[in-house]
Amino acid sequence: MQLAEAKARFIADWGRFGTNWGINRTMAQIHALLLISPDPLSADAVMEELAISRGNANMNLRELIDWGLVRKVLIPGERKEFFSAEKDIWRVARQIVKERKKRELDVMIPVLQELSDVEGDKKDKHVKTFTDTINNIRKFSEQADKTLDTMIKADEHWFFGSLVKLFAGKS
Amino acid sequence: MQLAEAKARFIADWGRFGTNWGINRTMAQIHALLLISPDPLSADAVMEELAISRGNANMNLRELIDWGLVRKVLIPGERKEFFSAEKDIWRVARQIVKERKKRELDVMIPVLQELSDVEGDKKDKHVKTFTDTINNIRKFSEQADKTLDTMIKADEHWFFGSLVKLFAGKS
DNA sequence: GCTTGTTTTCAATTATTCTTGAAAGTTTCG
DNA sequence: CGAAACTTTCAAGAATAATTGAAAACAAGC
Repeated sequence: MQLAEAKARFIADWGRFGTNWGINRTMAQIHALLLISPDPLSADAVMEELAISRGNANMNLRELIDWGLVRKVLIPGERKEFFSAEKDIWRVARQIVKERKKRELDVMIPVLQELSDVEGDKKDKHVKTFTDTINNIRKFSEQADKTLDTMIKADEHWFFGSLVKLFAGKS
Repeated sequence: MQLAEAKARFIADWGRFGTNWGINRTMAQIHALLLISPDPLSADAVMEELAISRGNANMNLRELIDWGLVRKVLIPGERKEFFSAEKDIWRVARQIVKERKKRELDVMIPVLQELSDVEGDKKDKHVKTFTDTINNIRKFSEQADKTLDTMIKADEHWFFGSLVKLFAGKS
């Protein structure tokens, strides 16, 4: 396969993959493009490669920066801004885990906490099933929270090793 | 908080949570409703509780069944079908991991395989960066594949324990 | 402080995804 | 078999999310 075709397929597939995980297609595609670009790209280059508008490029690049997956790079003598993606795939994964945890798990846990103390007769099976379910989800979430924290803190090559340490005391 | 309010909040939040992960709101809400219902519910009950149409209820219940999170239950003397969700949250998580792996990782790996051998000069930095990136993603995916397989096979209470065994040999 | 190049914003538009509801299909039972 | 109860399908419509493009804001250099 030629590079141009392979690039196009990778970008398309990565975009489709992203949409399955609640990430907008363009954001995932820009990420894909930057992952395979040896040098930083300008917003114009991104717009041209993906055939998207300036506003769209700008918005999704900013979002990628918010996620910690892309950073602005200044190139001496150039007035434009350039963008470059973190290439180390372990760091990319860790960063995504970190952000998702922050945006979702850390938000969900207090809510579950609150929901876990409904008023009412504990003998009522509706009350009982509700509180049991919420408490189980809460416990699960708290365990996941700890696990993910350790993963996030772990040094990239000790990523797996640290999981061992984490769980060694639990089983 | 009263049960009715807590139920409503849980359903709404679970729905919002689902949409962040590429799952449609209604499907997540039906799942939430069934998780906190002590007894199986009929399609009509689901329609009424969530104020959704028959078609919508039917479609999303089927989808939940496809995901292995809900099953049809026959109640003696009743002609209607009833639906019940798996309540054990560990099994729920494992089932979701299993399905997502099947639908996405198992599809992605062969694609990465194919993309990893582009024609062209390996000295060309565009070719090199492309193949390096694809290969790194591929290696990462294969590692994830193995890890998830072990998690999926693991008995619920040995879920974490088995992770220890898995990684013990790798670090 | 003006001009030019560049980035950001955001209301309007477009694309995508979800939902409805009625018709067709299926099952059960007298 | 035929009617009643229930489930499934799917085209049309509604809701949601993404994208555009032009105007505003900003920055650099003269």
